[in-house]
Amino acid sequence: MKPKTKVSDVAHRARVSVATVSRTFNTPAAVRENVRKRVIAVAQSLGYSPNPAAKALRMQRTNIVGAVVPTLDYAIYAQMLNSFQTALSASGYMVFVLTVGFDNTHLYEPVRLLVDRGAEALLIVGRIEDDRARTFLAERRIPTVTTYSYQADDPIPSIGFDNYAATRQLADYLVRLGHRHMVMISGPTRGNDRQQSRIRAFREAAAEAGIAKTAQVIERTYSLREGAAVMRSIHADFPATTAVMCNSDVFAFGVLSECKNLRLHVPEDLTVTGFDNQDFAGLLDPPLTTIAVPATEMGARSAEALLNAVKTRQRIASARLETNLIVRSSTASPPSR
Amino acid sequence: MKPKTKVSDVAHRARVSVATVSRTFNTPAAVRENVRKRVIAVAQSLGYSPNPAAKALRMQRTNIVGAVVPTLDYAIYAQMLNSFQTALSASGYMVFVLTVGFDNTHLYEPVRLLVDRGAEALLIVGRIEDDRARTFLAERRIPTVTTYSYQADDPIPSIGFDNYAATRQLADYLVRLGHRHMVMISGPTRGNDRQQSRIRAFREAAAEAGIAKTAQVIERTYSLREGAAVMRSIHADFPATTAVMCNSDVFAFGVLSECKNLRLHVPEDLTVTGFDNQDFAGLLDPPLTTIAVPATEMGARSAEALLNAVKTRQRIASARLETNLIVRSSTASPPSR
DNA sequence: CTGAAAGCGCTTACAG
DNA sequence: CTGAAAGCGCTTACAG
Repeated sequence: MKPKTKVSDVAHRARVSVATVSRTFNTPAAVRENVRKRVIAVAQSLGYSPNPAAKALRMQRTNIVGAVVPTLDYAIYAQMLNSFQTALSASGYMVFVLTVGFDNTHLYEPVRLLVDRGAEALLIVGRIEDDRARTFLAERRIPTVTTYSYQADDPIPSIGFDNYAATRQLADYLVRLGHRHMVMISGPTRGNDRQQSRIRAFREAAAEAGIAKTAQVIERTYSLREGAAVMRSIHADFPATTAVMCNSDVFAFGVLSECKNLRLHVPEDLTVTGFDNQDFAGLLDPPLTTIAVPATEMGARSAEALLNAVKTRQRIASARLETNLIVRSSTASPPSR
Repeated sequence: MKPKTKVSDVAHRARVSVATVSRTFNTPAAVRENVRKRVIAVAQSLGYSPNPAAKALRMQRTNIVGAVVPTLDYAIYAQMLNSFQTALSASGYMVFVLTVGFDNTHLYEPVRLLVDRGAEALLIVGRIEDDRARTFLAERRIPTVTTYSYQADDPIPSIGFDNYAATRQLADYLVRLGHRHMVMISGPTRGNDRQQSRIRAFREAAAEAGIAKTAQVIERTYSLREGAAVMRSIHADFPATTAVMCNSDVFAFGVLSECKNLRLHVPEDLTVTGFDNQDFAGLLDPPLTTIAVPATEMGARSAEALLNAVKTRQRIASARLETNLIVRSSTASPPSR
């Protein structure tokens, strides 16, 4: 086994001190050119790279950031993380990923773990619903950004979109089309501000339209299968339903597929909408009306913000990103019943 | 800002030496009970946790493993990584993820980066096609496992499935159904042993059936859009085609959707198959014949193998996992033409 | 059972 | 421009 080479090996072979080797890489201008070249050549031939632990200990900087995501097994988070990670790597940072599920009320442990293991900054999906985590982050001054939901008033900066507004826009649109019996299929709501905002938007839109009593919310875990199963119960329990708002394209996919089994025509018999505008949304049959979400942008902008905060120690500015209501043929005004 | 507490802070407050504090956590049996309790109480109240860099430097262990994946923006890798990461976290390891695309001929840089940044072991998707990376890994004795493709003969252990066999099984099945004009849509092939094996399986099956001349392979990047686009060209350029084998369910999804536009009925006019058995496969219209791949199992078993290798320094045993041909209504014998 | 001390591999203020 | 030395925060062999 070839042991890892260290500064002293390079120094020895280049006939300089370890200080000079270190300077060659960290403050090259401070080293005479011919010496620098010799050191670089030796380092190269020995395959030298500084021990990250020693460097981190000495510099008090790890160049690691942590990402807390609900799961990777859901395209939209994976996509966000993909752009986040790519941006960070490009700047010499490594990323620790930790999946924690959808409930943000117990974020202290994962946040603590990430920081204890060296994360200098944190990306967290969704609002932090755990005061211990907030206190810890504040006391330790860990640059943190929350993504996926924009929170105007939160002391922790957020780079995301307005879940209430996006859902409200869609719900109002359905109301205008004349729907009076609507069902929302939501994802897990506990400790999940995104779902809570969407439900609130749905209920308020219904209330203002005077159809609150016929507005149902059904909560499920994200999966095609659940989407299909829920559609069966809607058909059985709320047959008057003319519009199903799915808080995920995944649900909508399952719903559409179950509609076929139930011989329900979309949109003639039922309007179905999704959320996220995943790439399959436009290829479903019929194409899905949904809300396009800036997943890649959230990842990239969060990375940029964190990078900047780590360098300048300045406060991160929140950013409210745009969503886009994409109307496709899965919506229409409801049949007269 | 509350500075991070260190051993010496705890030692001072507990009126013991730093050695005793350290022992309290690392070899508790070697500390008198009442002292130990006092130390733990103080550490707790101070929110102490050891500095990972100092610990890593001293122990020469980082408890970090690296994962090299093509992209997270593809469900099957995200799923594998999800189970990999979950298993590792449960054992106190952190994971660095690095996305590198599908071409494994330039793995030296990413492998080097991960190891230089402290990864003690590596998970790599696909065969390593870069000799510098192999040499580096061997010289430094970095426990490594390759996943997604099982390689009987490779010196680097692999925990995956036999891409040749899986594809061959499907191709032979289609041949038996009577297909004589088949097209395979493959993902990126450069530096990608999985695709190469699948293409070989397809070509050999065709050759043995005497239909090599009408067997086409079309290479594309993975996306629904590409799947749809390819279907258009197949329809235009190879109208005699009766079966399209997609090396990804994503392609197949696009192909099926384009078939609708082209007024092609599946499977009456055309047989379409996928690969991966993603959760949507059975909900497509018609349900997709595909190959189920053990994504979660690959992640979990690779994690286990790496964990074990890091602890025992023993050689990792390769494992050939099973795939499953799932026949659904998107296949049938071809129409007589 | 406990403490003083060495040392893991770096970087940088200090002196020359 | 260069080197000797201190020190980042741990763990553990050594001595008691």
